[in-house]
Amino acid sequence: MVKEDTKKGPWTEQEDVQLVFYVKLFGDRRWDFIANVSGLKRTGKSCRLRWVNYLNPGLKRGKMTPTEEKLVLELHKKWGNRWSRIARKLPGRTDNEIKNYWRTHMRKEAQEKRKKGLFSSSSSSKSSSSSSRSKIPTIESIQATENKECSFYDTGGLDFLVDRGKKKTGLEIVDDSNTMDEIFNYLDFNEGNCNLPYQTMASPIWDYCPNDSLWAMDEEESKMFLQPMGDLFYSIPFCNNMIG
DNA sequence: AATACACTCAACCGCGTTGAG
DNA sequence: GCTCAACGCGGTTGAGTGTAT
Repeated sequence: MVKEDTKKGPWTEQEDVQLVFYVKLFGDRRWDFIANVSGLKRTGKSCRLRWVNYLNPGLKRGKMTPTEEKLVLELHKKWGNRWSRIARKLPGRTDNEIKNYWRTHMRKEAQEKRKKGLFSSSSSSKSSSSSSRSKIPTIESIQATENKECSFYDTGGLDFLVDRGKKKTGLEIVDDSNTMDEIFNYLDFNEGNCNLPYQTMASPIWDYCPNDSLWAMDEEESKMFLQPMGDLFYSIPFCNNMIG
């Protein structure tokens, strides 16, 4: 089912607030459903991505620590481009973040190697043993030299038995210079239960929601409930404050 | 100060997998 | 077992920002 007038592009603060609200309400699994009932003109896919990569309170922000960098390198050697899997070993980091980091890392490395290649007269006889005709090493060739079996875009790794479907666990909040949006200041995510995986977040907005009963609702019921909920959202003083 | 270039990161797309009917 | 919708993952793009010239 294709939603007409689906919105794309950067998310607004208001959309973020709205999404957080509905994720708290229905959990972080039924994305198409959330996309529908929230009134956001976004696809479920888009909602999920926004949550996973940005809004999830379990996310760490800021630069990778040296330890994390080392871990990424080690795990990539082991598993290849299985970013989500690598991300599971780095609490608070997303696959997207790691992927981006890796690209940057590889680019830097490629540049450095290129420099070395250009300035060393022997021009890396080892790597030239491959079939690469170009004198300038490509990212792929560099990676291949380092890790003989996998190119840069090779998924590598032998273990494809990824524990799909399992909930991510072990997310722990490390309070390192988080630059979470104002939203999270409002939502006060650090109150107690941030050590939970995919936290059920304690936030003021939550106070307006009935608790467990909602989780048991089926789709029809929730629609009925949410019909007024859309308006309710904006009638809640707290939400209005957040929206500004 | 202005411009070009490099870098970062949020977001989109396509495709494979999963699970419900 | 088949179909189809939803989900999740990896690859790619492009806007915004920082840095060098």
